[in-house]
Amino acid sequence: MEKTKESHPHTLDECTKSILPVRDALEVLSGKWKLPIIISLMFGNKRFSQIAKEVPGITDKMLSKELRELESNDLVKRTVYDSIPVVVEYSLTEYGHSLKVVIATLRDWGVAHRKRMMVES
Amino acid sequence: MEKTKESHPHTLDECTKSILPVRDALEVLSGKWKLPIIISLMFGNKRFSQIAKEVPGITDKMLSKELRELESNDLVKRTVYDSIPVVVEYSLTEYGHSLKVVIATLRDWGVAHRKRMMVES
DNA sequence: TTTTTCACTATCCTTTTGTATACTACTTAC
DNA sequence: GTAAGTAGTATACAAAAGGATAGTGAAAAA
Repeated sequence: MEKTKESHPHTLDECTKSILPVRDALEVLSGKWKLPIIISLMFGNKRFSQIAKEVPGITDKMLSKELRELESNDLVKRTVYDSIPVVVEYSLTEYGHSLKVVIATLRDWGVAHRKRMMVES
Repeated sequence: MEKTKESHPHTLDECTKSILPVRDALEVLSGKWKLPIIISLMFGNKRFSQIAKEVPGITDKMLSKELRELESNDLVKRTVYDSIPVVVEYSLTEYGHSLKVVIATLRDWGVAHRKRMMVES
């Protein structure tokens, strides 16, 4: 049995180094469109134009760019069916689904934050 | 098995609405400098120039701007001591410390992500 | 024959974010 | 009298992110 769970940092120096993975995590969710795309795919596989409809306001250019980024991070899988016309299906990978925990944590903190900020204004 | 304690969303529509708090959480950590500033303050109260030294590369303008934002979100407290010369102390609020959980979650996912991305390249 | 659907790409433009550099006002030390 | 430290501000600029609009090519529907 390995007991090599990452020791959480407790000096400033260790902590500064451990910023990089935090940044990585923030980056895969960064930007205006990744979150809605991911969430849309959490409810099932979708084609390009279906996602475009479910994410109101997004342009083709942005959707295409974000999907490529998500794919390069292994979060989304792109499957081409050589039907006529060509149909491309996007799906969340299992790994992509692992973001649920992260998103839930952010959501919980965010909900509390909203409440707090409303009360005192 | 799925026993929602605080009604986690399970339809696309509910989920889309619950994006806003997630965004709020992402926003308080967004940008190049907030994370290092927060982490530096997790190790104790600091003066302006001390933070500037501990966060290498940051300019006065950015530090000033980010501290103002963090203050407006109740994460950081600014205390002015009317000594000569004037000394200003920045500290994480208790609420600011509540970000630890969020950062730890992001860090854990990020560490796994780094490993995964290294192996397959 | 023109339009529509599919999944994009290309070009240009605006907005946001961050950088560089200089400057303020005050006081102590050299 | 000049430099250094206190905590910033002001101005100009560069880079990154995102938006608007048009175009690609094949096929099917009007």
